[in-house]
Amino acid sequence: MNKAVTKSYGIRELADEFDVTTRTLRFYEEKGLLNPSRENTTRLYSASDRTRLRLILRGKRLGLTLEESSNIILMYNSDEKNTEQLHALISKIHEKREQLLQQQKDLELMLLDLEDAENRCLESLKSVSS
Amino acid sequence: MNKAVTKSYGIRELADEFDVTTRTLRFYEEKGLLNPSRENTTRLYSASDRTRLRLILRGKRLGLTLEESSNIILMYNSDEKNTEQLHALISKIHEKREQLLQQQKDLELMLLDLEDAENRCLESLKSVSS
DNA sequence: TATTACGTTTACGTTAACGTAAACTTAAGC
DNA sequence: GCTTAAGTTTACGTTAACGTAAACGTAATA
Repeated sequence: MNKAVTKSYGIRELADEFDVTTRTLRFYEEKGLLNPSRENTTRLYSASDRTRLRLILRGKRLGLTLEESSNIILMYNSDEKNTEQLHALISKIHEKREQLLQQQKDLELMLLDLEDAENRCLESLKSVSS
Repeated sequence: MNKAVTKSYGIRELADEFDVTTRTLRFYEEKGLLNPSRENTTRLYSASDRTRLRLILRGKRLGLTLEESSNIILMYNSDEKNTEQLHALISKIHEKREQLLQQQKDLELMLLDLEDAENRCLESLKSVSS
C-alpha cells in the first residue's frame, strides 16, 4: 500500500512556474478550469491541475478563449459512454482540427510575409550604405 | 496614359466578401487600419484596403490583437530610411517570428492531442459495439 | 508582541472588439 | 411625391479575462 505521495503545488509556486498571477489561477478555478483541493483554506494544486493549466496557456497562445480550451480539455478526458455523444464528440474534434489546419496555413503565410518584410529591410540597409 | 480604373469596393461588398459586418469595417477605419476614400460621404475601399483587411483577419485567426496586426502591416509597408529604425524593425520582425514558431509548436501538439482524443473515442465506440 | 509575508474572499474597475439603437441624409424605384 | 434601401454619425451597451483594492485570517520571525 503506497502512501500516495502525489506531489502538489502551492498557488505561488504554480503561478511563478507558468508566469501568471495568482489572480489568474483563482479566476480559472472560478471558471471551472482548475479545481485544487484545500489544506484548511489554502489551495493545493495537483499534477492534473498543472497539466490543465499548461493546456489552457497553450490554448491562449493559439488564440483560443478559455471556453474553447475548456471544451478541448473536456474532450480530452471525457469518457462518455453513449454512442451518440461519442459521435458528436468526434465531430467536434474534426471541426477543431479544421480550424487548426487553417491556422497552420495562416501561420506559414505570415512567416513568409515577415521574411519578405525583413528582406526589404535588408535591401534598404544596403542601399543606404552604398 | 491610363485612366487608372483601379477597382474599388463598397462597404457592403467588402463586408459580404469577408463575412464581417459594416460596423467592423468602420471600426477598423476608426482604429486607423483602413482608410477608404469617399464619394460624397460614402466609403470607397481600394485594393490596398482589401489586402489590409485580409491581413487583419488572418491575424485574428492567429489570435493577434488588432494592434499587433496593425504593427505587422506597418512593418510590411514601411519604408523607413533611418538605419537605426531599420535595425529596430528587423528586431521586431525577429521577435514576431519567434512567437510564430512557438505557436507552430503549440499547434502541432494540440493536433496530436486531438488525434489522441479521437482515437480514444473510436476505441470507446468499438468496446460499446462489442 | 508587533510586524512582515502569504494566503483568503468580495467586489468594483478596465480594455479590446465590436453590437445595437437612434436619428439623419441621399439615391432609386414605383 | 412617397417609400424603401443603403449609407452616415453619435453614443451607449456588452463580454471576456483578468487587474486592483479593501478587509481579513494565520504563521513565522525579529
